[in-house]
Formats: sequence, C-alpha cells, structure tokens
Amino acid sequence: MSEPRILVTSALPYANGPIHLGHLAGAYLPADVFCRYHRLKGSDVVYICGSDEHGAAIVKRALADGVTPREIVDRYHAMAERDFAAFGMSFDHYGRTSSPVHHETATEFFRAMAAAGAFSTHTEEMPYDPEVQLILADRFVVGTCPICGNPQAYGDQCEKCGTALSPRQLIEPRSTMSDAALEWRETTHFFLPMGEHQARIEAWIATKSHWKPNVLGQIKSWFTLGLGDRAMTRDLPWGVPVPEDVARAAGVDPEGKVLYVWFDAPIGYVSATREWAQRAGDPERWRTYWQREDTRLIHYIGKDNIVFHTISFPLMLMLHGGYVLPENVPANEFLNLEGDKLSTSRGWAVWLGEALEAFPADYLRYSLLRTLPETRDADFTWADFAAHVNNELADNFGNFANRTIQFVAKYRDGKIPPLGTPTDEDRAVLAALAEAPAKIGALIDGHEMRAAIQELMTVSRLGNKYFNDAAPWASRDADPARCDTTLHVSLQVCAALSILAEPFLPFTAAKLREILRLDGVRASTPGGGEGLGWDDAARPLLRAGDPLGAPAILVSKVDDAAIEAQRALLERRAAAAAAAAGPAPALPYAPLRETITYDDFAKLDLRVGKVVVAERVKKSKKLIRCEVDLGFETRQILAGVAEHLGPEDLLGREVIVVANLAPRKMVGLDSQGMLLMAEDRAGALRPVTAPSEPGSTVS
RNA sequence: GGCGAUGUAGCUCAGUCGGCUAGAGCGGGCGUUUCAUACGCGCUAGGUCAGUGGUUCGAUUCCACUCAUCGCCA
Repeated sequence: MSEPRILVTSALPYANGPIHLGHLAGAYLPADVFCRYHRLKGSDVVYICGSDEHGAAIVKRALADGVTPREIVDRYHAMAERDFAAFGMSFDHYGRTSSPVHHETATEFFRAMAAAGAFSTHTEEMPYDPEVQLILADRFVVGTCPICGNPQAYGDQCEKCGTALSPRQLIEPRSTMSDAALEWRETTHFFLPMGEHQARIEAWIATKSHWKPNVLGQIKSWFTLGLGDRAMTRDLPWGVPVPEDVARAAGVDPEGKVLYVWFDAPIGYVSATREWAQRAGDPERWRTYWQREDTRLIHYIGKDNIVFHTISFPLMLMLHGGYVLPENVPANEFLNLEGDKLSTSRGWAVWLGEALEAFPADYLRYSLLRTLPETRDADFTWADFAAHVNNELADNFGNFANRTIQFVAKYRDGKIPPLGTPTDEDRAVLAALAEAPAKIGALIDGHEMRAAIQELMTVSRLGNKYFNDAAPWASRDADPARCDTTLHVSLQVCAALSILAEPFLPFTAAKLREILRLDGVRASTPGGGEGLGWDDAARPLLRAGDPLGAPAILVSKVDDAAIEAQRALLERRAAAAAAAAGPAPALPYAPLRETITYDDFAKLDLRVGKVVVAERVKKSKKLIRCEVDLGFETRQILAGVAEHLGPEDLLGREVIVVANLAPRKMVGLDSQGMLLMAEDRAGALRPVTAPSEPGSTVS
C-alpha cells in the first residue's frame, strides 16, 4: 500500500455519564472525519477508542447510587457504544479499560517501566474516610476554607477564593464520598519523576513545530513551570491492581493499590488495539501500528487532556521503549452551549442520545463541523444549528442534488444524458471538480475540518451557480443537446459530492449515491474493501445512458417547533438540576438584624417604578444606570447589580424603589434612590417587583 | 499570582513572514430566475483588524504594556 500507516485515537470518554455534544466536537467527530477520509484514500488506518472506566470519580458515583462500580461503567459503556454507533463513529475497535486484555497490558507496562527503574516511591499521610474505608485524593475532601470561610472548599483548592489548599488546612474536613469526618493514614505510592526527563521531552517536542499553537503553548507552560513527580498509583478498590511482584520488590504493600487512572487510561489505546488485532485473527498485528517508527500516531483530544498526551504518555512510551511517539496531538478547545459552559452537574448539556432522537446524525455532524472549537472556545446554539441545516445543508447542498435529479427525472426520463460537446463553462466545472479532492483532502489531513467542510460546500455552491447560469430549463426545448450537457455535468458534480461528503456526512452521502445508482465506492468504515475511492471523485463517475434511482429529498429542514423543543428540554433539565442541588444546605442564612419600631419602618418611602432605561455604566463593573418612571417624575438610579444581572433583567420591570433615600454621586453620576433586590444564600439577585402603576406606595 | 491560547464585518471564522481599495460563509438590504425543499443566482453591507504606547517611510500584521474571555499551574 502506497499510503501511510496511520493509528488514530480519540480520548477515552470517562464512563460516568453519557456522551454529549462537547465530547463530539472536541475529540470524536474530527477524528472520524480524518479516518473516513484516509480509508477512502486507501491509507492503512486503525481508529481506536474505548471507555475509561477506572478512577475515584466512578467509585464515588457508585457509592452515591448504591451500586457497584461495575454497574456504573457497564451502563455508560453500553450507552456510549450505542450513541457513537448511531452518530456514525467509525472506530475500528471500541474497547474498555475494565477488560482483561487491558488489565494485562497495563500491568505489563507498569512492570516494564519499573524494571527500567522509572519509578520512585514516597510515603505520606493521606486523608482517610473511615466510613467507606477509603484513602482519599485531595479533591475528594471538602471543608471550610481557612481564608474566605467558604464551607464548600475542596482539599486541593477553594473555588470561591481560588486559594490552593491541602486537606490539612481545611477547617472540619469531611469526605465527599460519605460526609464522614477525616482520619489520616500513611500510604506509599509509586511516582514518576518527570523532571528527570524534562530535557529529553523538550528535545522531542522541539521537533513538533507543526503542532497547533494552543497545544505548544500549553506544553511550554508546563516546561516553564518545571515537571515534577507524578503519582502513578492510588489507594482504591477499583482499577488495575499494582502488580504484587513489583510492589514487593520496592518494599510496598500492594494491598488495595491500583494504577492511577491517568497511568492506565492512555494504555487503553494500546490494549484496545490488541483486542482489535485478536478479533481480526492476527493477535500480534497491533505491534505493526504501535511499534514501528513509520506509523503516524495521532491523538485527538480536548484541551483538558494536553499534558497527558504530549508529556506524560509519551514519556511512558519512551521509558517503556519500543513504541512510536505521536506525530500530532490536534487538541481542540471547548464547546459551549447557548453561551454557557457545559456542565453535567448543572444539567447544561445536550446528550447525544437525545439529540439523535430528534435529528439525523448528519445534521448534528454538519453543524458541529461548522463550529468546531479548533482555535478557540466555540458556542453551539440551537438557532445556529437550525440555520446551518436549513440554509446551508438543505438549501444549498441537498437542494442542488435534488434540483438536478428532479430535472433529469422529469425531462430526461431519469436517464443520464450524454456529455455532448462541452463549452468552456462546462469544462471549467469539470476542471474545478478535478481539483476538489486534493484541496479538501489536504485540509482534512492537516486537521482543519472547519475549512474542509466549507470547501465541500464550495463545490455544491459551484454546482448551483453552474446550473443557474446554464439555465437548462431554458435550453430544454430551445437546444436539447445543450441541456443534456448541462445535466450531464451537473450530475457528475453530484457524483463527486457523494464521495467528497462521505467523511463528513456518511449517511447523506450514501443516500445520494443510492439515488445516483453510483455503485462500487468503497466504504469509509473499517474494512471498507476495494472500489472507487477519494481520488476518483476528481473524474466523471457516471455513465451516459444509465438510469438514476427515484428522486428523494436528501436533507429536510428542521422546523422551529423541533428547535424550541430542544431549548425547552435544556431549560427543563437545568431547572431540574438546580432544584435537585437545592440551595447548598451548608450555606448560612443571613442573620436577622436588630428589631425596629413601626416608626422606623414608616420613615421609608417605597414606591413602584417602571424601569424605562437600563444600561451598563462603562466605567464600572458593578453599576447599571436606570431611569425609573415613578409616575410623577422620572429618576436616574444607579443599581450596583451588574455582576449578577444585566440591563435586560431590569428594563421594563415594575420595581420597588426607595424614593426618599438621600441622593448620592457614583462615578460622576447622580443616583436618586435605590432599587430593592432579593438576594439568596448563594448571592444571586432578583429585583423585587410589583405589578402596580408607577408611583404606587408600598407599605 | 505565574504561564499559555484567544480577541478581525450582526454571527462563525480566514488572512497579513509590515505596504495595492482587510476577505469568506451565514444573517440583513436590494435586484433577479423558476428546474428545485419559497429553493438558486447577482449586487450590497463600509468593520478604530480589543485598547494604549513604541519601532518603521509605512502596522491590523513586529515589540512593550493594558483590558477581556478561556485554560493550565501554584
């Protein structure tokens, strides 16, 4: 095979929740496009992924749900496999880190590295939860922050004030596993002293100037800081056990110790490849990919994974020896949703399974490809999704195929007309077609998927323009031969599209080929076999005289109701999550102030006012400038709420105003009164409102 | 607090190893075609290229600083 051997991995999704759109945009969809393209190209590709099923978070989840870790990972592994398949992910193998092959592989890896003297051991006191009998990592400890008093500070950091902490510093530290008070236990672990190898890694990274700037920047950040020792084992009842012989040799008690999930997870790539080879009936074949230097190893990941795939795992591979190192790690940034960060716990996510119940996979694939966070965080909105599908995929791409095929069906009896005598215009289109595969292919190979799909759309746009300018509906009667030529060329464009679209929109592309009766194209899925491939899209593939299949709508539009339903679903889930979480019980209510008399209260002149103008004050982070209609007059009032509310939360509302408060100047502006706000224990503000006429008194 | 990435038309993004009138897609506006899923095509929108200062004959592109967003680390 002349094309190179390529080993592609997508980050192993953690098996404690369903797959959502953020996962897809980060590490899965781009990799799938890459692999499908290369299979069409004739490359020797193996695409590997699987579930990451170990770690303390899964143990915690199991404790919370009252089930075993096994039940948790079984549930989400099955769900991920099902959802990925429905989305059209073309893994050669989707494994799981709880599999026997993985345990074996990870154990072997650890043993080999230990034999090479890669590890050191340290003993330290760690927090211990006596109730569930677990030694805890720092972040599974909560307590009160000694700096700011936040009662929900974690053992590694207080998220409220940002201070880095250790569990020892927390006031009344508790376990997040059971809420038990902490005890302390001494424990010994294996560490990888990465600092000793920094020069070697830096030298290797120095050869990677083609990597993305965000990836190289992140790596540089780590080098500047200096690599330290990283724990490679943990105390947990769930995971790959530390091999006894290695532990004994190092004078460590292996009881209850497992490989740290960050050590074992990337090895999952290797073990999944071994499983793939076994299933293919050639158990040693995985070595061809992992242990030959001329393999292009590519890790698709999200930006949270950069350090593990560019430093830790490559170092593990170096220290083990005999493994190929990644050629590229095209990490994507994050995908936001409707302007907010994705959050599983806050219910702010679109689960793939649910989305696929509402829309065909290719619609999601298209919209996601258009907004991939390749260079910076991106935002997925359902409005954009509808626009992408309706205005681009349906109107441009789908409609081009449809108008062409309909025309031939209606006026040429559904048979492909002859090319006849092409003019310069006709030849120009065929020439453009001839260049398209190389152009789009280069973008895909360079991991520029957004640009690649735009280039694909350029082809259908070209088709539309050509069809439009040639106006076959006019030449239909006036010059039938001319009309034939136009239709012939247009159909060839459709044929090319049916191959070029395959990596991005595999379902739609197959449907188009079916309508065109274009047979003999190899599959872009594993074991695609022989047949027409990517480069064949450069030449005319349809033969004059052959019949087409029945016309059918390729891409139907999504309607507003479907989009609204998705938005509503999102809102409902976010509300449900908020309700489930409740106001954090540990947050204190504000204490009551001293008792006042009625006369004290009566001094207040409260009025209903309608906010007629609300805008942020440029010079201030906190202030919103309002003009409030009190009926008898309109006043300017500055509200110090901009950190919690926007102008839109106030504009048009009937609010309660302290009307006899002495005027005050802030940032050079007069404030004539104040707006009443309700503040909950978490500090969220809501304006106090009353649906009464402006000027109404309140008492 | 340190480090890094990002900040270009309403939206999503290209681009400039310093220099002709800063580009594309989508949306908006205007015009037009009728084969098609009221689809297509053409034209158009005049954006302090985050801000300030510097280097330069000349900076959006180089340098410094500032701000914003996101991330990593402590």
